[in-house]
Amino acid sequence: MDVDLIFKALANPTRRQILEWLKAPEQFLSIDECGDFKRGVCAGHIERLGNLSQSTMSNHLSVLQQAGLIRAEKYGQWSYFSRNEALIQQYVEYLKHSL
Amino acid sequence: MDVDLIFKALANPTRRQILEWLKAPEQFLSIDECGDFKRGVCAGHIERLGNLSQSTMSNHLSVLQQAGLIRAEKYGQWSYFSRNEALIQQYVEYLKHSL
DNA sequence: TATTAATATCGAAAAAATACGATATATTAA
DNA sequence: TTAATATATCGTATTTTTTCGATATTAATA
Repeated sequence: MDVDLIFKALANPTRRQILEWLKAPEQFLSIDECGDFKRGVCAGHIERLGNLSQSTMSNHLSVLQQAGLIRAEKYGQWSYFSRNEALIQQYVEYLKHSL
Repeated sequence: MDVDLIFKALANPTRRQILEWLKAPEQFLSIDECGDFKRGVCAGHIERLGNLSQSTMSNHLSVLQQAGLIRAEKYGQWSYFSRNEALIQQYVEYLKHSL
């Protein structure tokens, strides 16, 4: 757990919003060509939810992934992203004791 | 509680270190001209603990204060800083439910 | 009153983060 | 094979953050 990477990843409101979207995709997205959300949410969906360019959103996803907060799985041409709940919990526990 | 300010304040390792120092000043500092740490720790002590300039450390203290994570009290020519445990706890609770 | 000391603020340089459009890559479809 | 789609990466411009030295401010001291 790279705490510094996590703090930095969370310092950006768009990235916190992405984590929020991934928490309950069905509240923000309809089940369509990406199928249900069992594998996670595909990049394009998240990219279209933000009001930023595709490349910028892709980069935010990358930062979250490098911090370990989300995981990516490739199926065909899609990248499915999902929250890494274990690490998120670990981080909250860490904060509870260290902050 | 301005969550965005808090996340940004915590994104810097020096500022997290300052919070750590304020948690148990007696581990890092000796009781001297600033008296015991009942009122908090005076700015100069914190400023000298970091390997940065006085003005930079003063700015870090200011950012932490604006986020509400620490409080400052002036006595004479000294500024005493202490953790705002209430807000820190509130923030951890917030994270526990929102992250 | 003049000097020293503690802290804050200013202005600017350097570094890092954010954002974009263009392009590359990889997969699927025609 | 060619075209279309999804995503990642590149180069770069802009903005924000970090940092510094110099200076201002305020309080205590000689």
